Amino acid sequence: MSDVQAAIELIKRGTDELLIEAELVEKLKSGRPLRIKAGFDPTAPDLHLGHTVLINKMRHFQELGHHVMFLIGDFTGMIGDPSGKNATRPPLSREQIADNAKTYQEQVFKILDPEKTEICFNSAWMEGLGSAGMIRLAAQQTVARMLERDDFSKRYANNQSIAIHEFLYPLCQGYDSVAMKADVELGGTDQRFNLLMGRELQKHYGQSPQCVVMVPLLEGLDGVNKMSKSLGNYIGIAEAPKEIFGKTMSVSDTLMWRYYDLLSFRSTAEIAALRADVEGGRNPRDVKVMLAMELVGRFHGAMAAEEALADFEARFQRNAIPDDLPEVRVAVGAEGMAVFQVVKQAGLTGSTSEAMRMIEQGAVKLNGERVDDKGLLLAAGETVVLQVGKRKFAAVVLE
RNA sequence: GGAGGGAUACCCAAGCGGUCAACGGGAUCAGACUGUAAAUCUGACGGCUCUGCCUUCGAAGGUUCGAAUCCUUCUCCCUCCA
Repeated sequence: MSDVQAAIELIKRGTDELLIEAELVEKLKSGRPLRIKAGFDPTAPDLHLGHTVLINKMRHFQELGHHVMFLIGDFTGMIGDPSGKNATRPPLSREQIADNAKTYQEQVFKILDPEKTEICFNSAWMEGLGSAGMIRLAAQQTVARMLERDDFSKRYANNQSIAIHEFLYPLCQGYDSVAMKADVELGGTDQRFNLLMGRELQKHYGQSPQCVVMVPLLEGLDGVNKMSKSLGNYIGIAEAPKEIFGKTMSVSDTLMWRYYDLLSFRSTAEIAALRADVEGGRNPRDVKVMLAMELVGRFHGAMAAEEALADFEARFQRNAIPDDLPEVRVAVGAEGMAVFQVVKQAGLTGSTSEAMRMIEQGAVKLNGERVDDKGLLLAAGETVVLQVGKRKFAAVVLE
């Protein structure tokens, strides 16, 4: 009994909404491993922490001993989830899909247990459905019902076009649940309609409807917008350890707690304790370091996390120059070359004007010494360490 | 098909003949501060060997001593009517 309670608690951690809790309790009580479904787009296998909120939730289910199915929507990918903008997407080739699936696995198995994860492709059953099957499927729902979906109704109200095939997307996603006999489907809050469609269709096909777990969209580094690649406010899970570490440290002290809730594998009790510590005067920095370590460790291993921490402390607490400087060669000619030119040539700034500005602002250091004279001539023959700001360095070979 | 409105730097957004490389906000970057790449404050934020010069305000032409601002044509977006 308390097992079920504990399970529900874990499942609800960080979850935005769980439909329907009572049903899920019943399913859990049966004691059998539940079939957990989560679908992913076959494109864009470049995952960031925002995506991992959902994957973490899948992991929770694995921890509870359930059967997790990672569905790659290679068939539905032809439609593209209707966002109003994109029309039909050209179908990806078999090779592209295989490639993307592989990339997915590499990234996802840093969180999920490969032994306990089943990878599925919905083309497996959707292609076999045939046009007759598709018509039967489409007959399960009405236009009125479809128009309940938020973006459809908006577009309809605004006299914007809705292509017929766009209606097929939710239907297909729902049918996936039927084909997979899903007990639970996971998705973002923006997937509500599609997730519920699975329930409807399962009832039509004589199955007990799946429960739906909706996870929130993670805020990006700015703390305001959702994390997304196009906004540039993301931490990619394939990024270098130093980057993941540094970006995590740049998260505001407030947002840090949100990240703890949604991204950390620490127990809720531990997190509550940390929160109490900080309220009691502990430096939030230290707690943030723990989070950064955990995240780097997850994607790159504990060693990399130690290194990233050491590097961070050296760089920002002791202002040390990192030891793995990229080496750049700059031809300065017989006369030598002014620093600002060298800075630009070394690729430390995007333009000469910017190099000038950086010097004016006291951001440029030559061998650790601040440069005040932007006309300072550097002669050929030696190698100098140039630094712009706190994060850009280069060992410049003058020749 | 008809009638209006709009397009300005990374984004939002002023400007409507000169004092505009273009107000303001956001983002970003830098500096200070700090037990953090938090918070806060200050500054920078088209390019250029830079007290000056060059190229920008949807595109192309034109008027003018002088245009982001006026005129013409074009492209694209939005709203309303049919």
